[in-house]
Amino acid sequence: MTPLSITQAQMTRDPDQPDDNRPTLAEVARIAGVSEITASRALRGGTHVARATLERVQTAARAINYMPNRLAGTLAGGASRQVAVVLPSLSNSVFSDVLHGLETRLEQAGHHPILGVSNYDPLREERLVSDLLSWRPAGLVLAPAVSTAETRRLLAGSGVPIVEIMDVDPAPIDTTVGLSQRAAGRAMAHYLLGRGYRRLAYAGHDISTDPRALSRLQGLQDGLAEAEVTLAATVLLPGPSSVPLGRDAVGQLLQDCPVGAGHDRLVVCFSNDDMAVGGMFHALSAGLDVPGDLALAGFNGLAIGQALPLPLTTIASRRVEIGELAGAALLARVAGKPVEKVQDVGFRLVIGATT
Amino acid sequence: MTPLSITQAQMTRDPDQPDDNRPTLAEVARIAGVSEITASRALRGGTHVARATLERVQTAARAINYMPNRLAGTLAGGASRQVAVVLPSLSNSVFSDVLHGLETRLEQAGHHPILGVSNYDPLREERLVSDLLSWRPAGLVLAPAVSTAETRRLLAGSGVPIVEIMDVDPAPIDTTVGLSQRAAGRAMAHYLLGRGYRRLAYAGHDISTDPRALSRLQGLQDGLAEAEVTLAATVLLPGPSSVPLGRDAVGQLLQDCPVGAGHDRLVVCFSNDDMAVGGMFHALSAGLDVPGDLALAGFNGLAIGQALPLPLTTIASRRVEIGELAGAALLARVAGKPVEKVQDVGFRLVIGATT
DNA sequence: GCAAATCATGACAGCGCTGTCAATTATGTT
DNA sequence: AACATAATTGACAGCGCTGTCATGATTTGC
Repeated sequence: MTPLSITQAQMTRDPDQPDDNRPTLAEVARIAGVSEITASRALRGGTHVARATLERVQTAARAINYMPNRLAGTLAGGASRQVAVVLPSLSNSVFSDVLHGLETRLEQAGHHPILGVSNYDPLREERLVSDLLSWRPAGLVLAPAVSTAETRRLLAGSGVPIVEIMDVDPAPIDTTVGLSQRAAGRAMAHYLLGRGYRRLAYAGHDISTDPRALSRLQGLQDGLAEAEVTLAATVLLPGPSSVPLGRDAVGQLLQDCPVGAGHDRLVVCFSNDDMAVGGMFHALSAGLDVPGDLALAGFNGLAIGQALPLPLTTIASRRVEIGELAGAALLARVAGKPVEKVQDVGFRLVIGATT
Repeated sequence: MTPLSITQAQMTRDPDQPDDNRPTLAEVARIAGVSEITASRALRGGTHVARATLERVQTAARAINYMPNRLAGTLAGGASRQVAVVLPSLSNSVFSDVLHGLETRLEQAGHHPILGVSNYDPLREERLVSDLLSWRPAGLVLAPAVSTAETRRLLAGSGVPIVEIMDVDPAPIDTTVGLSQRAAGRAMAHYLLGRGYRRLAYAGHDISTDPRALSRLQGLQDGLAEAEVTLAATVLLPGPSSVPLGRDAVGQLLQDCPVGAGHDRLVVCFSNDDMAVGGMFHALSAGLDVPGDLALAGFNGLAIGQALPLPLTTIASRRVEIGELAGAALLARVAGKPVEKVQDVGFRLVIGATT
């Protein structure tokens, strides 16, 4: 494999492989009979390298199964190609969807997410942001929990592009991609009022740590207030949202809010679709007439809600797209291109058969 | 802030901050009046450092908002604390559950996943493995798609611990955590046969790229073959599994397999719970008697299946636990502790009301 | 009280790679 | 053919940190 013509480069120090025998760029260069820097240039892009040299280096690299060490490359001045991603949860499919879109977009550009999950814990979020930034990522994508001041300080002082996702209402630290959670809640209120409902209840999970669910509820209340309507009842159950929790929540709610003959029809707004699907299951089990006795409205537009025998009325968010756009925004920022501070992807009211 | 006593260390080169003004360890050391290496030791663990020095260094670090550069640390010989994770999908909640468990366990040890999603594409998986390994992670966790020989070569030659997850049947490259997909399929066959079913059908997504769904189907067929029963019909729809797809699959299946009065009762086995829930929704919409006319069996034991008005018969896999155990196994390997080659977490037949 | 052990600290080198700038060679122009 | 321009290559230094070994300071044992 080694070319016969002995050059100076081939005589320089022979990197004795220690215990870790991974080949280095120096070895590739030696075999190809070029300097390290030329090998480096050949292996990326190949600009400013003669075609013959390029091929010689590539052949050498392949021959010894060379794999670049990106730690070294990044430390030496290359762009990082890692993107820190901090999410509040993975049990809710909302964030796996976002992550999916984000990963797809990043991968197209050869970037990879380093992931942190805060479980809606502000201190954990803070630690994650700090930990992940210490890897000197190209940027950071954050679906904020209730962030601490220290978290915001870390982000603002990080010197890398920050993309906050999901809610466009809070003032962005840098850039934001999402929808107006508050407007979404309001839109639901308007729709339900327009539909003639005047008796509304709310069933949610522990929204004290979930700022977006809280914003939606506030938007809902705002919208109702405009018509001087208030929520007839509210049930908040501890723990993260889930189908079973929604089922329980409705069960509990109906103890205070009787439905059926002799009662005004009731519509329950849920903190999200998972909860609403649970509510639907309760209604099915209890033999309630939906939407005659009990109407249901969710939020997110998950596939499951639309596959129900009665498609769920909900507000569809564009989660995968938010992930993709967040990735695109980050990559654009990294490339020095200008990016809109706020990208509102909007939402869509999905009128199902449950209202 | 700077101590008044001028020491030699303070006179050495003043690192002029370029455009990137992030403080370095050298600056912390200078302010604390110690050498870099002492500052380094003080900032991690604090072993072999006098208490007074330790506090001085920590104070200095805090004063200038020092944040370590882990790229440099890892390159210089520290352990990586990044773990490559390659999954075939994120649209299925199975893998978000696994990722959740994994991330939780890793985070406890200050490690973070770098994520890649292959979409069940072998070549993409190969590229991801290669890309992620170039970050010199402490280890790699893989839920394999149909892996290429090159992928296996990369993994075997990586020199870091590899944990394959989800299926314990294939021979592990290094270590594996999961369950026997084949045995799970077989267990379902035995249960259904024992329950008296003799007319069975299968409804699945595109399982040609999903080795585990394929193994379960094979296990199912193995189990049926023992009683000389064969599948009466099979419907495979293109695309990834989803609730709507399951609904469609059953609709299509019933065109060939009539059910109801005058027909033997039929049980449909689905490639997973998502599909089965879709099937259930179809049955509800079509007014079919479940399980009288049509029985349904899923796989995975997702919460959604259990929250249905009729809880789904399924086989519960321990996904979060698999993630946690995979993380634990990896961390143990990194720490040089011995780890079982194969960890079979088993599965649990969940007898619902749909069979 | 003095050798032997322990503790605290630092000098040095280097992890593997890339940016900058300079040197060399090939190509084009009239 | 002589010069200007471009293409190709390399030397050098250093990114920020940590392992190893050596040194001086301090304590312990009998």
